[in-house]
Amino acid sequence: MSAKPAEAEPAAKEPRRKGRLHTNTVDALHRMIVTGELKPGQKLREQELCERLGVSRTPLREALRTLAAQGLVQLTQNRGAEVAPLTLADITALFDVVGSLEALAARLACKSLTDEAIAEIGVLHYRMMLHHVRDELPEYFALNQRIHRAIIEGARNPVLLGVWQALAARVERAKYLPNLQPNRWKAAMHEHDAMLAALVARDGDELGRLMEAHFSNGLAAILAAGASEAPPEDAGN
Amino acid sequence: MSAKPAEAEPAAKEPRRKGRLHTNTVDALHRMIVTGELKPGQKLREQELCERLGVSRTPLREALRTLAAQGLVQLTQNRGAEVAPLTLADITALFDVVGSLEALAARLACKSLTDEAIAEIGVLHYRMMLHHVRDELPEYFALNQRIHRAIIEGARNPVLLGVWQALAARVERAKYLPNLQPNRWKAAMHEHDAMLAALVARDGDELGRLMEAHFSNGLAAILAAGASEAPPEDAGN
DNA sequence: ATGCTGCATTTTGCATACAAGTTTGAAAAG
DNA sequence: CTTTTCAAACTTGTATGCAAAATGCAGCAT
Repeated sequence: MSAKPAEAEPAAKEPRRKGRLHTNTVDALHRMIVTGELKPGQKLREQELCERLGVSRTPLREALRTLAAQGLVQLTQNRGAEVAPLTLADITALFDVVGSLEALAARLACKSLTDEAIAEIGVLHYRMMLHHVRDELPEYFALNQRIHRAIIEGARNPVLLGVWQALAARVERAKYLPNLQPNRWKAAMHEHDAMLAALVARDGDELGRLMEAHFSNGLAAILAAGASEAPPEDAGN
Repeated sequence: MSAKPAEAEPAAKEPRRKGRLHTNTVDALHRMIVTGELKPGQKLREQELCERLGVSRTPLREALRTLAAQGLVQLTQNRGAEVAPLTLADITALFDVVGSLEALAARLACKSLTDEAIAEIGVLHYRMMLHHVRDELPEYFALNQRIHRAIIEGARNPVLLGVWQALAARVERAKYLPNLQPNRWKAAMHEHDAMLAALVARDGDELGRLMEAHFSNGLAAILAAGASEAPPEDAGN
């Protein structure tokens, strides 16, 4: 849809404020993969991406290595890169891990978050709710992401933050696949209500449980949608 | 002792079975960082490392990007790379996360491991015990690592495996810092005894708890040793 | 007609050359 | 004697060129 393989000008895309080509390239590919502009399993030929992004092969290859380490692309020796596939099994595995990490974050955050930070999360929560009732999905996604990030950051654990950031990209990918059904959306909002209450009460264990359930339910919705919709599953079943 | 900074021949180090320079470079740097040959905070000048490893800057830079994504090195724009510092705070954060992940793995593994795999872990366990009583630390470390890896793999969750592998490098780094005191070593063996018993009984929750305690105790030992030994902590305490 | 072999094209891996930014040290001004 | 400035050396960032591996295709043999 948005794939225009041949863009003649090599460097005339954006102002590009600083000389940070590598970082820009990582972010650009990141976005393209998360939003699905580059599809799972798609072969990533270096030359084509270079023309598309207006960079040479060196920074592009470095970016691919970075993304490979984050699990977004798969590298094969002498055979190039492809967008990492995202099977339902992968999504299940992913949600198990992220759910567990966010539950850990929830327990830690309940101890270390300041009252101010909790209030700020409350603000984000109700702004998110606003986007929900207005049916503004992208804005909802963004706020949702910021809330989850706030809880992770509230755990004050840099390792946890780093791991989570890498995995969050894949979670976003999974969310983009089916476009979120209304009833699941509403349920997710209710779950967030309960989580906010637990957070305000600083009940870490409860928040942890709710968080795990939240992910479990989200996973179930994706699996339900994916089972009926996604045919490119070739696993043995 | 193993650092020979100037090796004139660019490709005469080892047979190097395949033309996989990038992978080799990643592994080599990985090892040098984990074992402490490259010290935390040390500046990594590309040219020097190139001569040392016998590769040119291109694969070296790609390797640095990969390691940065794994958290072993820190990159700064236009200012190069340095070995990521590993403060006691970092180690605490790290063990919290890895402990939580391994507890998750433990619960999953108790469900999905075959009897055969459990028996194999038993073999590893007693081989490790042998190295313990023989006071063979490096071999002990290696077996210990293999046991933990077996449990992670037993969870049959590729995402968990990937995250764990990245973090395991840093855990190894932390273990190498103080050289493991005899009483802590003995205690760790006892903890592994209990964990093996829980595994054989397939008591996932119990194994998860033991695993978290195992990491918590290991962390405490490192902190105790580090507090008396490591002066380069400049944090406020 | 089908399968295999060998060559041509394509694509990746690595090295080197060049450009841009950062650090340094020395000289000059205060 | 201290401070500031400026330039030279060094380091990193990017582009390009060349070699090796893989893929695809045509021609040949069976």
